[in-house]
Amino acid sequence: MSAQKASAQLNAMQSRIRDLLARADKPLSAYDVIDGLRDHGRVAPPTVYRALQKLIDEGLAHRLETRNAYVVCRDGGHVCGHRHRAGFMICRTCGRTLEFGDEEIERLLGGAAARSGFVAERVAIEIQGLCATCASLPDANGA
Amino acid sequence: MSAQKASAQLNAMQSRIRDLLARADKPLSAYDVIDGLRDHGRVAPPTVYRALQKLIDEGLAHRLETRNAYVVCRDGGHVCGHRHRAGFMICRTCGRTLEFGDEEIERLLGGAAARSGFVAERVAIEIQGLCATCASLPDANGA
DNA sequence: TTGACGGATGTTATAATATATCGGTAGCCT
DNA sequence: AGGCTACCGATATATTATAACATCCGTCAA
Repeated sequence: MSAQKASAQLNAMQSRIRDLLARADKPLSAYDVIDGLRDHGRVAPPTVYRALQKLIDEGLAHRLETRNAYVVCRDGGHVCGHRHRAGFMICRTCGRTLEFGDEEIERLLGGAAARSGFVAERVAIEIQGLCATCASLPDANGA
Repeated sequence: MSAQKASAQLNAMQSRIRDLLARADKPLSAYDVIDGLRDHGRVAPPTVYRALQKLIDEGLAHRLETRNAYVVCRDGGHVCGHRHRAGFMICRTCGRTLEFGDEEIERLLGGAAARSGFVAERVAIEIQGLCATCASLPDANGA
């Protein structure tokens, strides 16, 4: 399948971590990943961090800066492998994270940067709040 | 003076840290702050983290999520004390950080969130790249 | 006055996140 | 084969952050 093409470049560790992130419905910290791989024997932090970096470089995963956590890249719910900028909406209650890309936001941010002569290389947009489901539950708000 | 009103609520530790951040021309990590206060005797991490949180709550400082670092809030180059959302442009070479607020970006982000029923509470926008000065130096780019 | 309470601050210890550095292994060129 | 390089993994340690508990200080009722 063509969807598997990008993963052909991944080694066993990288594939396992990508699968683990894909199965999770929430962002995983690097140490969550280490725990999730414990049935393959002990894995040391640098191994995981390097694999995560590889996945990020390949556009297969993203790092959430506000959470120190990692998610598989999903574009409209599908795992995707092309490098792109993205924003995230992260629910503070259930942790589920929605990825979005907004051309217009990108354009405006580029404009804001250009006005001061700043050369943008990496853009992080992360919105914390309540997802639609958690917002409808009474105890997520005040209580 | 009205500009001093907000700082009237700060205790000695909080004021010292705010001044330290204001004097720095780059974001400081919490441990940079601890080092910067060493002439006042040893200060423990929780003391600094609590003071930083207070400054953030008062709108006098911001946390840079992509750097694990803190800056005094500047609005157009002036220290300001009103609570507001802000974006940052962080130079990867010199570390200097420009704060910007863009109403339109805020509005678009709100729209992106609302489309999926997400209730936005906190928005982090951080652009990494090269500031105008560093971009003009040849060795900042490729070499 | 005084002592019970509560909030802010300080201290000790430790948790959570991340990386420097070194050694091994496999491809690859000559 | 020998040696070079690039990747890979392990040990150790650095960096960032917080939990848990102690202390101080102001308030207020008796």
